[in-house]
Amino acid sequence: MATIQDVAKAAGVSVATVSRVLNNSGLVQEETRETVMEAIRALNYQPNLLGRNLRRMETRMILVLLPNISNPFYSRIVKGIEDVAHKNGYNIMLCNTDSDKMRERIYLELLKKRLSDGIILMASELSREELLELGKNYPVVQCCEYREDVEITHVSIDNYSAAKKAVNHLIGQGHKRIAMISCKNNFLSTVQREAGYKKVLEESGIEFDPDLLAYGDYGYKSGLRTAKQFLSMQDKPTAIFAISDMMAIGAIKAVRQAGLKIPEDIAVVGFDNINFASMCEPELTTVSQPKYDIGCYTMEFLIRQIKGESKSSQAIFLEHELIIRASTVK
Amino acid sequence: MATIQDVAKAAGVSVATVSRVLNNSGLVQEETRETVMEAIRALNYQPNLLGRNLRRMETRMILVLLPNISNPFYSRIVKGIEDVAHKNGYNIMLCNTDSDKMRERIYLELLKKRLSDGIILMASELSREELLELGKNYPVVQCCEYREDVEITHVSIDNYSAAKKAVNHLIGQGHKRIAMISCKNNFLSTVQREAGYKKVLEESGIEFDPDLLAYGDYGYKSGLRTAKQFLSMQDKPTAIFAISDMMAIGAIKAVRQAGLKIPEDIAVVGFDNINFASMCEPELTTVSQPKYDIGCYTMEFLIRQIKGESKSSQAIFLEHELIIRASTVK
DNA sequence: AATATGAATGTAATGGATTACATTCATATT
DNA sequence: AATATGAATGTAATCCATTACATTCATATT
Repeated sequence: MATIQDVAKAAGVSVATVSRVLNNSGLVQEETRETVMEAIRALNYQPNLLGRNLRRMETRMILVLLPNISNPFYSRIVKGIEDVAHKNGYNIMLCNTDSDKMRERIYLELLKKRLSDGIILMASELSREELLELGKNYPVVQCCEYREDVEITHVSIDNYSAAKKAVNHLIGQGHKRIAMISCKNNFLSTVQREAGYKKVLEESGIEFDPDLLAYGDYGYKSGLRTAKQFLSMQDKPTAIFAISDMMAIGAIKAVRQAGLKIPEDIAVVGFDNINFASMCEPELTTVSQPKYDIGCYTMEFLIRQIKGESKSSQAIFLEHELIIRASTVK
Repeated sequence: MATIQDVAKAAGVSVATVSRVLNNSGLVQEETRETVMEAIRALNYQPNLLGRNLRRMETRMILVLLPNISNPFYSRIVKGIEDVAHKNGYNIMLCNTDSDKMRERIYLELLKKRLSDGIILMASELSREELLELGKNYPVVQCCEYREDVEITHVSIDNYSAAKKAVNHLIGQGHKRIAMISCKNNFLSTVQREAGYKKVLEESGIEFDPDLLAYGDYGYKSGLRTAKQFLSMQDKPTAIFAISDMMAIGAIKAVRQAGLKIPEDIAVVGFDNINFASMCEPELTTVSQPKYDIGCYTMEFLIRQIKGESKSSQAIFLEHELIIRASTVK
């Protein structure tokens, strides 16, 4: 493996000159530049980034922690993050946390040990204290899911309004018994979506029925399970609002297995507008988040932090949209 | 940011001793060890991996190149890769290539510039020459998709037999006009799956009809489009074999949109057994690959290469399985 | 008591690239 | 002709942790 020394020797110049050529720092005579380039080609030289990174004390790598890459919700967001990163000369490292604190901490180590210049958290399980500590010392942005009790920039949508819009749509279709499939976690989005659901019921003069609120884990199976639960009730709901498309798709399956029709017997609304929402039968009404843009903004704010341009933390909310499809209207 | 020097000074020992403590190299008096540990805690010291990596000339990072993280087929494989990597003290960097050669090359740079100790290629677009060159100089393993004309270890299934098994199943159900949705690429898996399809037709005395072979891009939409094409024929097929579940799910959609029944009017078989195969309506008959194990083996062989334990390249084939569901039998 | 042994610790070189500072030398200025 | 200027290039320090080799010193061996 050739080093910069080898190149310098081969080209008959000093390492400083080679380095100047590598970094286009001007101030190198064209003739010299060519000699050096030739030596680089001849030796098939590749600068060793370990040396460069140590000296510059930066890696131009960004950690992106997400619970699970197989969750289709994240893929567009990641695309946005990646595009902005590459445009700015950064590379990203995707890390599956499995929603496991320990695993998350393993990756945080990489940041703390300087193998990454900054980190994006998609649905962190970290405690308030850990987050605070992290945000104080390193560039961090929370994406989609966030804690509002820490001073760390976050990019997301207004989940409260989004949930209200979804449930209001069902009310508009004449539904009175509306069930909700939520999740038992402490995510702000969950709290806000539940609050939005309850608020609309209240505004519509419908009493909240605890039996119509069930909990899943964002996944297909949990949607199937909880929907079955609803269907076994004497006084079945006529509509189901799930806080993830995957759970909504599970609910659709349960309804169809029970021999009921969608949306005639039971309407279903999801959340996220993943690709599959328009592939399933019937197509799913759902809340669409501007996933790609969320990713772009997230990365942009992170880069600003890395460059030391931004002083204080910011709260960014992007627009959402209710996409009405066959699972709620004929 | 504290360095090892600061710790040494604070603990009143030399940097060598601190390093020994950090690396549990024995030969450090318990008392000294504790003094050092205390200094580390007091200064909140984190070893700078840039220094360590440069010195050791390794990063314990593995690049994993895959076309698209949103393809659910890959998520289980990645899980296997990750688990084995972590068990061996490696971290992985997932990289979306978008099946774009240029993008792939950007990531290869990271390997060549020593920011990674090895690389796993999932469906590389690289030319034979590039792959050869890469395999000669760096630890590489091909996962699932591979070129057999380069001497680089690969882990996959026997796609020829798998396709034969799938089509034979359709023949067994009495089908005579069997369409295939393949892809126009040079992947060996594609070639082998097409060969398996044709072989079974031949063995069954059915003449191959070029009109029954269409091409998609593994995605849902292309399945929808090509299936519509088949359905518009006068002499429609009675079964469709797609080389990805996503395309099969698209085909299912097309069939249902045409008002036809599955499997009565048209049977559909997919390939990969992604999660959604058992979530869609009707559930999809498909070829199941041992995705998690493929990931594990891939990583194990890569680590062996990194350690310099393996001499020659190897061809590993794992068992597949045809999973029969409602899309082909009532 | 003299010497050998080896555990514990320290000193300094090392890895590769960058960069502050120093030097050289041709040209411009007076 | 003497001096100033500044482009081009070189020298050596630097980033941080690891580790080969050196040193110290207590204990064991004869």
